Amino acid sequence: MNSLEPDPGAGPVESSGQSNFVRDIIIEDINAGKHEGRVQTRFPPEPNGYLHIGHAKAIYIDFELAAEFGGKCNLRFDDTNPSKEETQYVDSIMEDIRWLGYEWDGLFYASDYFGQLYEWAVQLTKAGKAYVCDLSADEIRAYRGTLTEPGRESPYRNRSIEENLDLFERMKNGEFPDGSRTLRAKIDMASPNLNMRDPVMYRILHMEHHRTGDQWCIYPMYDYAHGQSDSIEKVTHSICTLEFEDHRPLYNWFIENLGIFPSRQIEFNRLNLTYTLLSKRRLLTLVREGHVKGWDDPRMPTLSGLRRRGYTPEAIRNLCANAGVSKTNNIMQLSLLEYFLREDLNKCAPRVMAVLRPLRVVIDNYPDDTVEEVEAVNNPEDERCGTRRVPFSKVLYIEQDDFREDPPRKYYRLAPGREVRLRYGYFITCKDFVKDADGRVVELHCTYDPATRGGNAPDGRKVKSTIHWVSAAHAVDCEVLLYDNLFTKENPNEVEEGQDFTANLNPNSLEILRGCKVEPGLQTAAVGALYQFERMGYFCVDRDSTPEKLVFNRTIGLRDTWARIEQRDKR
RNA sequence: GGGCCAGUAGCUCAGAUGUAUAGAGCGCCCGCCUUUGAAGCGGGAGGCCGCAGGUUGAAGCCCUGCCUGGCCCGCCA
Repeated sequence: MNSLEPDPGAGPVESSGQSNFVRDIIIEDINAGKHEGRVQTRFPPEPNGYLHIGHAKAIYIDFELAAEFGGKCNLRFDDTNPSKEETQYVDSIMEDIRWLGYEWDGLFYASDYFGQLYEWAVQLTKAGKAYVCDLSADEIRAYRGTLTEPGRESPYRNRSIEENLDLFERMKNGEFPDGSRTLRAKIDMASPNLNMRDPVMYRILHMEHHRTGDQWCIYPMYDYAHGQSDSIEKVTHSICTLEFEDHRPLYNWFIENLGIFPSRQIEFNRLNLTYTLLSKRRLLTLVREGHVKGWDDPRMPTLSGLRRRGYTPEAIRNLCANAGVSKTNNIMQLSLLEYFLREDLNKCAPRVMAVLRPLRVVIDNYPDDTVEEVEAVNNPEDERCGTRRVPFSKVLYIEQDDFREDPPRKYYRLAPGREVRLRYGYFITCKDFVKDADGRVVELHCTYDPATRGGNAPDGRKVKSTIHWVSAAHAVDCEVLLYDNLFTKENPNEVEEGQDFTANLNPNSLEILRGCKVEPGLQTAAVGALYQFERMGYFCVDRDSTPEKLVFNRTIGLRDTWARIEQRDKR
């Protein structure tokens, strides 16, 4: 991405590359000389949960836009509600942002500004623009009115400035119990925008804060804290999601009435994905009710879950780059994320052979005690990755699905009398098969053609397919976890009356395969390492894997044209 | 019922200040290639530009009305 440095002497900055309306606003501002051409954004998570792929879009926009225009992007934790926030979330959020590939300029907390925010609240009170209200939460709601009816003014709205000042100070000093009083902005109880009907600025909460401890017993509300925090940091473009559109008038009201640096809030549409839930609350339900194994379960759309599953930051960033920054509601197809994942993994994942559902093959005419080593390419997409040697012997395992007793039309793999190529090995022909008492094929007897070593026939004869294999005596056993969508519906929230989203959980989202066979080189694979199991998909070593008990997660399967042909023929 | 926002291919988005056959990526279909039925390469089919009026020589872009969808009545963010 080219960087467009603000340079007043170089003429107007022009839009290049893919544009979006936020970027256009920034370019306009630079060209108009606003803030001397300076651009500054921020990513403002609340440390009350784990980041998910929806947050990745915001991170991408905030950091990339700042970088493109030579500006700064701060990380600021929006920690104004001690009842929900914890240090562990702060740590995981920082880890996830870095993993995605971004580094913040300044690290701040809204709680850094509690002192300043308090002074400003006093200032607004002195100006007659804020008052202490003794109404209870229920009463405030009742007085607020409804969408169609104006609210009524609080009976405490017209207290004297002196009394307000005194009461507010005593709120701060802890003289009143939780919920007994609030500080409210005096705006307009008849405003069609509910946010403007004398919003609460401060509430009383005798609760330990993860950073300020017991220093405060009154805490600012989001609306009173966010804009001013932006302003203090001199954020020029405060980019947030659409649900805050209604809050913008209030955001501006505080800044204007305080006469402070005018940060500008701009709202964009959030990211949504098919078959995926992106709501912290619902994700928390999945964890609490045990539908998944934790926040980093590989089926979760959290960044930690995606990371454990084997997703790459590059794939996620590409999805974000492709997600439009606009104001339309959207649901992106999960398959698009998968496309970017495969695109990235195809370039970087070493190839390896692994048999997930083993079928024993005996090569009858191969010498009993011979072990050969055949040379295999590590990554056809990248010559620098070189080659490796893989042991070959008389008894092998192949994939159960690569043999059919009675092959359907267009099935190219092994069947009685058929010849196929063992990748990097030999051509083999199926001569016989053995069934167990249940009628399942448990062993194949084949012959090989010694002239085809390495996989080429000197007589130029062709085979219709190449299959993967592993030498039985040398293979390493492992467990493989196969994942599917967590939900069966594109929109998991679409349910029948009386049900909730858990009704759409996919009962088959996890399949555990034991006794899988991988080539010996994988014995020492490092946790997190990514591989392509040839013809099967991309897999990564799970966090819980050890050399004694290898565990792989299937990150994503390969595109499978055959499966689709078969599906279609069934219909 | 009130306010705010949005409505261009199956999906996500582009379409300066109105001007000729409305573009892209992904998906889909068809070929080619292939020691991964992967990857790669080539081609193709998809669009009452939400609807209806109006302004104009000319409208996806401007105006009006309507329809549809999203958000808003936490001392959450």
